[in-house]
Amino acid sequence: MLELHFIRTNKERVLQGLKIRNFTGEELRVVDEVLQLDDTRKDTQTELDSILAERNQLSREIGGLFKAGKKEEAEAMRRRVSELKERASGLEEKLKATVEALNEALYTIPNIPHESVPAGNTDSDNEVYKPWPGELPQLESGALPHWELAQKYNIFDLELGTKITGSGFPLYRGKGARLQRALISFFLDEAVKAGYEEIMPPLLVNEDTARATGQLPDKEGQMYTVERDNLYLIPTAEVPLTNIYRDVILEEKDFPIKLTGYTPCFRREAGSYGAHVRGLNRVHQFDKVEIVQFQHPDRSYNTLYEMLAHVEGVLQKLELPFRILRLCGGDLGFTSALTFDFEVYSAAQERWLEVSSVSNFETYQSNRMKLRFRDGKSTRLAHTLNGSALALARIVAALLENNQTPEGIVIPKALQAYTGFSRLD
RNA sequence: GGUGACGUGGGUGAGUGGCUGAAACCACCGGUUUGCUAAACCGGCAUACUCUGAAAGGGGUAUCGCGGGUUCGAAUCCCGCCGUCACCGCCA
Repeated sequence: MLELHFIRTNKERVLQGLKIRNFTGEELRVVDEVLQLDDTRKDTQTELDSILAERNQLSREIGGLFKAGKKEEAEAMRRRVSELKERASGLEEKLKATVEALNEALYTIPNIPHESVPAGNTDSDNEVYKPWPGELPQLESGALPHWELAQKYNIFDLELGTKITGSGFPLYRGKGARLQRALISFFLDEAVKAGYEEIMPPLLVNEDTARATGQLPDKEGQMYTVERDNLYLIPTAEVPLTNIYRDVILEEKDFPIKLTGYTPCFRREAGSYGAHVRGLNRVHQFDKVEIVQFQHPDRSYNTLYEMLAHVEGVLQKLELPFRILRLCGGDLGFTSALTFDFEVYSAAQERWLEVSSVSNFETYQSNRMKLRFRDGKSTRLAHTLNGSALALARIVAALLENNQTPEGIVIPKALQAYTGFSRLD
């Protein structure tokens, strides 16, 4: 969530940012509401504190009086303290209710977009930050979309996944399964080479964890839940990886902290069906290697571009045509200040598929998480960033389609050491 | 899942109702001494909120796993939850 201090001292910027996110005049009122609630909170806190201070003072005196054997005086004082206690408990309730209302309001305010974020409503307003410089691949007539290639080569099976679980849970087999494993290892190795520490985190997380990275309450419907144990299946490795540093105070010399992890990702993705979600285009379970960084606020944007370059490098090694988009205000994730999406061109479907999203959250997540670092005498919130490097399912889709030949599917050179075969047939 | 023990600051670890935000030691930071290093000595060393001040700073409140309760007063007593460890049960 946004820092109260920031809202207070940069109100105009906050309002401006929310407008970029297409907040209406009505919706903008939440900013004033937050500031008013915070005023109430402060006043209540101050009043309560002074009552408690008096209580503590009197209690100390009572102790002295008892020791001195002055029973009557002590009794009189006790009655005074009782009165104070009643007033205090009323204020405590008010304080609690105010803080709750304040947090609720704060949770409805998304991150303020970075100044470079273009205005816009939908994904069609996203800016092409880096177009694909060459020609887009053209397939010969008779080229198949990946779901048909899957049948032809028996590499994954959606119907079997449906039989076992439900739609959107693909089952990979044979060389298809091997290709998955190869991509995961390749992506992890690339990240480790770039200085990221490899983590294998839990796949189920608790409520605190889901709240800290912003899945709760903003995207509650996106996650699968294990109600009996009050746990959530992770929608991305970002959640457990970032939460490693929840409630931690770092030293400045700790920066940057770079983590990577492979996990399956589970997403309910309620909504649209049809051609755009066929095959592996959108599934409920997919594999992804994530990169996460924790950085000093002054350097986080350099880090963002470094992460962009990393993803670019990996895609180049896979020899896939891709472009980079800068998300517009309307398409920007709730917790992000600036996001770049990577899209890979899928030649058989003749459309771009999103395979990575790289974001700087600035202090939005770290404020929820209380992730700070020591800055002289005080503490400051760190910046958190993350990106996919990369998401498998759509990479596989593009790989299969773009590399199909009459002799089978050609495996990119960089991947052959991992697959153990150079052609999938 | 059952039974038992335990949960104190970065670490070890004192502390069973008041003067304990918390001893001592270690680690860490600053300084003195030393030709350098080491040692010794002195000082500092939690977080959040808040009031005050131009600032340096000063005051207050809360926090000893979490949440309730008892009491004038709780790290200390009571209840619930969570976690750790040990043993048993189950088990890849």
